[in-house]
Amino acid sequence: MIKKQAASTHDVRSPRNDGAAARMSDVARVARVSLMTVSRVLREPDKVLDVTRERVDAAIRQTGYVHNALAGGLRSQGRTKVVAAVVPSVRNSLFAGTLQGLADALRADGLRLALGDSDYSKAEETALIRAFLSLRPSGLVVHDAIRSTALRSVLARAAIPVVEVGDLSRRPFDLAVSYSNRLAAATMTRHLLERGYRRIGFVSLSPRLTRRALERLTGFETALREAGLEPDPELIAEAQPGFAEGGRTLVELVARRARPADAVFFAGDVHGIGAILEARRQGWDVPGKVAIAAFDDVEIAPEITPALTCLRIPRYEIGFEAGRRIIARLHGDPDESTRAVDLGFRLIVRAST
Amino acid sequence: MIKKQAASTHDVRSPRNDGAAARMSDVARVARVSLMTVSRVLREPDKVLDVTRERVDAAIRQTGYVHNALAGGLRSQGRTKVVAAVVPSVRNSLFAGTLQGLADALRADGLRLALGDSDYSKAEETALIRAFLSLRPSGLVVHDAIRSTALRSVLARAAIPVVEVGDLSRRPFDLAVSYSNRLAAATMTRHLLERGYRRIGFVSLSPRLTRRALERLTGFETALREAGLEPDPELIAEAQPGFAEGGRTLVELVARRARPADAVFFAGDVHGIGAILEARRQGWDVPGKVAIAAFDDVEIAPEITPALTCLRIPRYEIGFEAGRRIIARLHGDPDESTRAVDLGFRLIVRAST
DNA sequence: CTCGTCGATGTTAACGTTACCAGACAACAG
DNA sequence: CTGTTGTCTGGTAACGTTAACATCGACGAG
Repeated sequence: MIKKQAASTHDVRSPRNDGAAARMSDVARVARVSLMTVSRVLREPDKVLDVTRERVDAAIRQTGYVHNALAGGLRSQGRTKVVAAVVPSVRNSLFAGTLQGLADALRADGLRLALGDSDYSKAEETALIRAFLSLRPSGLVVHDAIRSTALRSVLARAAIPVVEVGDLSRRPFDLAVSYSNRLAAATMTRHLLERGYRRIGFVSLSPRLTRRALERLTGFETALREAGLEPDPELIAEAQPGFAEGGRTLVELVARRARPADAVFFAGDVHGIGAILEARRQGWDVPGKVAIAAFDDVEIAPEITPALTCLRIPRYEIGFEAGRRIIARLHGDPDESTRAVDLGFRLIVRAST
Repeated sequence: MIKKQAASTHDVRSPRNDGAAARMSDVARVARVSLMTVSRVLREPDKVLDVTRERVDAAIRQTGYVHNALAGGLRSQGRTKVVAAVVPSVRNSLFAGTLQGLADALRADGLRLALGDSDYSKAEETALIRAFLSLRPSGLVVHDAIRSTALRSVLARAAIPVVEVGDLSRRPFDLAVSYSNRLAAATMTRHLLERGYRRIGFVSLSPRLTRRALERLTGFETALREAGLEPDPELIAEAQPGFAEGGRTLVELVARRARPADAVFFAGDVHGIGAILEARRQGWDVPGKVAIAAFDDVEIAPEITPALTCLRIPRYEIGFEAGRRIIARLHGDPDESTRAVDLGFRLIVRAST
């Protein structure tokens, strides 16, 4: 009597697909196991016998198999193990610290970061977020606040953790990990007032370009009014990105005004550094003739002469905490009560004020 | 006689899925068309009648539908409209120019950039590339050369355009758009030799950290030997990333050597800037006591005093051309003959040499 | 008046993976 | 020797989209 051999799927049924990228069934055939066993080796290796797992691992190496997150994500929750992040500009190294923290936090949970650059355009930001959402990421981090209602409703349906990291002034859409631009700017302004400066200039990127510039301006004006001073429109200027613009606006506020500034607070980009360099070119004493303060503690700020007074934003920590919150949410951990986390800032007083 | 109404799929068959993210079938139901028509509106709108398209567009807005690239990519070529890029560090603004160019070029073709950061780790780079490949991108841009054989075979099977942008010294794995680190370093070294410097120091990141450092060192040594000089190991130093390290190594090569350097070529990171700042702190005349040259034309290089002599790498153009090549390849355009494109560099001579 | 063509829309069957359940078999208690 | 439990592995049906083909009128040539 001939015993009929039980036919199982992993016998010969799946056609060899030479040349093309290996699929899970190719690995299964080589390892002489079923598809499901390969799938398990990749996702829950503990549930597979050691010898089997080794055979499968060898087959994976042999075939050069790369997991297909499209198929996998489609079938399971509909999510991929990617967190998307959108920043206004990757050229600006300030955002880089946050991204580093974020990537580090996510790595611990096997999540990867996919980064996009909106180039300070709201339309591009929306398009980018939609493009990323189409990849069904596990989470989203945005540097700007979510404002458009279209975006809000799309994100609400996506049902993924969304973290805003650029400012803390509004009620967050979902989660926020950040600092208060308004409070930080007010703190620096008070510092300048305490030092005795009264004609304080303010330079930032255009408030039309980014909401943060407006928040900082508001903080600046509030602090002045607290001290009984009325902000002088003559001493408020906008600058384009880049070192050189810091120098240009410094000269404008100090040398081209009937009543010149005795201090200038550079609230955006790397303008503070450019201003220090320009002051030296002009032969101006800093802070004797004019004090200079900046918003961000860029790497070169303590190295330059005179060293630059500035605010230190815990950028790395913001990114890291954002990542932690996303992971916690994905694991279904009870919400850590607060949806908005304020990581604060520090005033670093150096020689320039 | 009651005429039986023809039953079509878009009647009532698909269950309403309230709350959950909208699917294409939800849009189809709302717009009273079939699934395929919705799909066509999204991908080839010309093939759909205007009135129909408008109905579908309205339904898309109403439902808040977001395309599912997982399902779409899975069914079609198995690709998503994303190009993945992997750089050693997003903190380093030098890579940012290339990424900007890349993103700009890709945008023209409806492609998005997804960026990852390997943190200068080969293992992490490989893991990151695998993770991105699992999302089935349309192309891949890597800053470092593809070296490991495991990665090479995986990428070969992926059958997507791969562009290396960090160096041009090796035969590219697939495509390369870059410049020659060796030639650039040699050019700067010859410039210093022409100026009459003979004890030229060389500072870079560890050649173990990145292949590019080794290429630059080789170019430096080659140029010296051409001029009949033997490189002095006493004048070759490694530095960690960061401004401060530039200052430290400058002091080391100038003040801690029996026969001090009369010029130092900083081949990595922002060390050149740090060195200029340190020289001023020390009260050293630049270039009188020691000349300082740097590899990269960072934004601040012309602003500082003395302005820094350096090499200008066309970073934006490299990114843009890399994007163009990827798009051309995806469209099946005949290979523009050359697989390796050399976009060169320029020597910018300023006051520091 | 018929037939072929063309443009707009619809139907069906995949794409490669994983959730869910079922089967096989070993170990062990009674 | 039987029944029960537990561990490992396998079969099958989705997930939401699109390629390929099918259908259905309208329209013009012959």
